[in-house]
Amino acid sequence: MSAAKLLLVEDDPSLSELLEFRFKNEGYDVRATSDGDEALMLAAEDVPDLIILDWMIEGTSGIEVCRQLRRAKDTAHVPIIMLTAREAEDDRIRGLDTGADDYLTKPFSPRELLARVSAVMRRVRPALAGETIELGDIKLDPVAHRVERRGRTLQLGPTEYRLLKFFMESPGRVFSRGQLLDGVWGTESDIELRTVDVHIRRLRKAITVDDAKDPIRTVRSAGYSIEST
Amino acid sequence: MSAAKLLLVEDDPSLSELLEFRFKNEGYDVRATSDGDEALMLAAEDVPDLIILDWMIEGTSGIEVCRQLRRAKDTAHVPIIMLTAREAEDDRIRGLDTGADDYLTKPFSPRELLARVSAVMRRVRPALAGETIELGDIKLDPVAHRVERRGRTLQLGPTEYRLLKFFMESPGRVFSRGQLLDGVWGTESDIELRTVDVHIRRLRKAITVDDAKDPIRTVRSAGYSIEST
DNA sequence: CCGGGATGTTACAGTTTCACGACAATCGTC
DNA sequence: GACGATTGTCGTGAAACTGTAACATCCCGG
Repeated sequence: MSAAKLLLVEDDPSLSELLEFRFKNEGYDVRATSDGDEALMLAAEDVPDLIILDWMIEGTSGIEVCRQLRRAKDTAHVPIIMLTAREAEDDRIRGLDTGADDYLTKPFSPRELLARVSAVMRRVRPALAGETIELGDIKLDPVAHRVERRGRTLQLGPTEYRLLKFFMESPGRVFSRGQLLDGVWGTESDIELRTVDVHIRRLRKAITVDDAKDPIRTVRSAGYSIEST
Repeated sequence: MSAAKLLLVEDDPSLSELLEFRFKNEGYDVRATSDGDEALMLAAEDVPDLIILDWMIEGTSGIEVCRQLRRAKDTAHVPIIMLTAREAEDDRIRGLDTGADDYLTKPFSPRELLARVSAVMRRVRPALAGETIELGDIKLDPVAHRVERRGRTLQLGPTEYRLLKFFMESPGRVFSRGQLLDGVWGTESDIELRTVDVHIRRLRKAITVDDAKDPIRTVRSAGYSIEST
């Protein structure tokens, strides 16, 4: 099992402790800090899957943390849930403008926050519930970073792994080369569309076992997908 | 590529970027700009399926953009969702008067906007919302880019697929050859009218299964349609 | 029954798209 | 710094797809 990594940035010790306990109880891998600068460091050194960010914190302010997270390449697309003081209408506006994914107004019930977190996790990374994805005879364990097919461990390069995982997170769905570049390489990559073909080919080669049928479907003039069955 | 095309007009870079990312993540084909005049150009050159328009933008004002979009023939009935500052009751009224389809008051959660967009898309073109269209014994899944008939997967070429999808989005409606060229090939294609016949022929051949009856109806001296039953 | 316009069908040449192999640049590790 | 693994690009050839013309057939009003 393996858990989705949360970064909790909250400077009220009692609230922070409570939430940390609750989340760990739910099986999340939680790191907590009360300081904005430390939060940025932690996020940079081990990119979390979701960040819960209090508006009023020590060190760099919440909004500034948010902005810097968005600016850094690694964390640009990590979902952020902001915690704001109630009635602080302006904060909500600025928070969302700054790139937060969602916000919660204090006081809130921990259960509500848990629900939001779980909703975000489901949306962003269906696979990242920490469970291995299984598709036909292929098993992908995102935690161990390992892929098996018919009991045999496949030898995948980094890009091939990310590409396969991306496909397996949305079985059956057809992605254009552009979408694949965005999703697997990152939005700001500047790569030839045709290069995707080459990696598809490498992935196909790498997941070939015995006489098993190629699960990757080419959709002419549209893109690629992985067979959902 | 058959994703729904969104045009995002928003001049706050961070909000724009966030929304663009979220929408692309949902499979939409997004173009974004912060400038009103540029928005009009983009809309004219490749008509989007939905426009998200901030009230307060550079260049031509939001309301003016809205008006001009409505005035132009191509974009006259493209749905528009307006983003307005909070509490600006007057703006909301004027916005709707001007032809906006829906509006959202800042601050809003990105999730809320996604829900609205998806609702509008479902209403306008179900296939573009990612829903499968079913017509008689034919099932078309736009996400998987796959068409089935009586459980069998049909083998369609790119043009045949687009043609069939176009028909299935408006069951029963008769399209002239010119309308088909515009809708399936694009407005700037310069193709013989009679070429449509050939593709109709190819489509008919491709969707033939067993003794199933041909759902494509020829309307003499008018065009073609797909049987709504 | 006939004529003429409209549609169906076929063949084909030109174009587009994709799989594959090769190669140089880069990265990471020892 | 050296070595192997990984990565992005390009060229080639095969296969799929496309638009057009030519001919066959159908439909409808006289």
